[in-house]
Amino acid sequence: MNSQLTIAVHILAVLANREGQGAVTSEEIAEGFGTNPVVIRRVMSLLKKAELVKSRPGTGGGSVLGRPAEEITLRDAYTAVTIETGSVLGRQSGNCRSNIPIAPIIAEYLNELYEDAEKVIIRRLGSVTVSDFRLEIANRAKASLSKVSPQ
Amino acid sequence: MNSQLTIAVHILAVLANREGQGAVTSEEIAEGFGTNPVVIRRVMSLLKKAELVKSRPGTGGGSVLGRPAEEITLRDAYTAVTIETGSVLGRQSGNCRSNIPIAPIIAEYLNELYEDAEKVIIRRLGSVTVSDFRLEIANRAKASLSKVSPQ
DNA sequence: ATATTTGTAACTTTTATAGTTACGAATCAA
DNA sequence: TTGATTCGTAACTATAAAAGTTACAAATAT
Repeated sequence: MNSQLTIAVHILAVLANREGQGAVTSEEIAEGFGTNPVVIRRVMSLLKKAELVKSRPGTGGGSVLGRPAEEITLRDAYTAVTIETGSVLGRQSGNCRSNIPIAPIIAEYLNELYEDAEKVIIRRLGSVTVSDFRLEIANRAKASLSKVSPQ
Repeated sequence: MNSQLTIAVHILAVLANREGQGAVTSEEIAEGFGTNPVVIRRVMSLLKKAELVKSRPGTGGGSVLGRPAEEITLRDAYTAVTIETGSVLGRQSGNCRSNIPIAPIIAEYLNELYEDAEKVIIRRLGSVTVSDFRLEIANRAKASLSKVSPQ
């Protein structure tokens, strides 16, 4: 499982936090996530294709949300990121060199299960807007802070 | 995502096919799956710990089911295989070097989603016995054969 | 013009998984 | 009790996927 969805959601959360306050650079987002700006730009590129974000080079450049945070769901991010592979979960290969090929049939059966599971994920992602998500994260951050230093 | 569950299910299906006809060697199972016997033995070792299979070395040795195929579900295989990792799906790492650590919180959020998805898989696996599964595979194999050469 | 930032290609590094070799231990049969 | 067989597992190698990095052209703003 790769981390593109995590990064995509991270990007959207950061941009939502800055809505109406100008563009955010990949440099800055990368720093917040602890990675290289190019890694961010790669995922950003997928979000751009899905028109979830807009980017502009040059001084004062960077990225902003393509539409209001209330109108973007995490499912949109999911779709953008899985446009090539079709899945954030992996798939069973079902390699089999024997002449009675039950291995690929078993792999197919398990893949059907995984697809069902993925549908569950997708449905739930569709019910959360970036705006909702931003609040949820803020609440959790607050909760984890108050654990460390109560009062 | 690794293929241990696929292999585990494969092993159980083969052993169920041979119920009451003596032990099956890892060599033979490996050939059917198109891999090395050691790979089979590694998964077999997990199934043994869960008492789903019994193995014996030596001439005429190999493995047999630990109890009747009707009394083993695919969930048992799942549990045996995930005893260490707790999951066949991956997990988000949520690495973050920034001082405002929202990355791990996002990763945690997504992991909760994946856990829900995994519960869906587990529930369904629990409803299928190895005996059921063996029949299902046989039917699918028959169906795919009749597609290739009808009548 | 110059500085800044994106976009992306090309490459390297890292990590997880699978595959392989090797060999001691257990088992069986002659 | 000797030899053949099979398991169990450690140790190593190979492969592939993902992440990270470097580099630089193109776009933009001042």
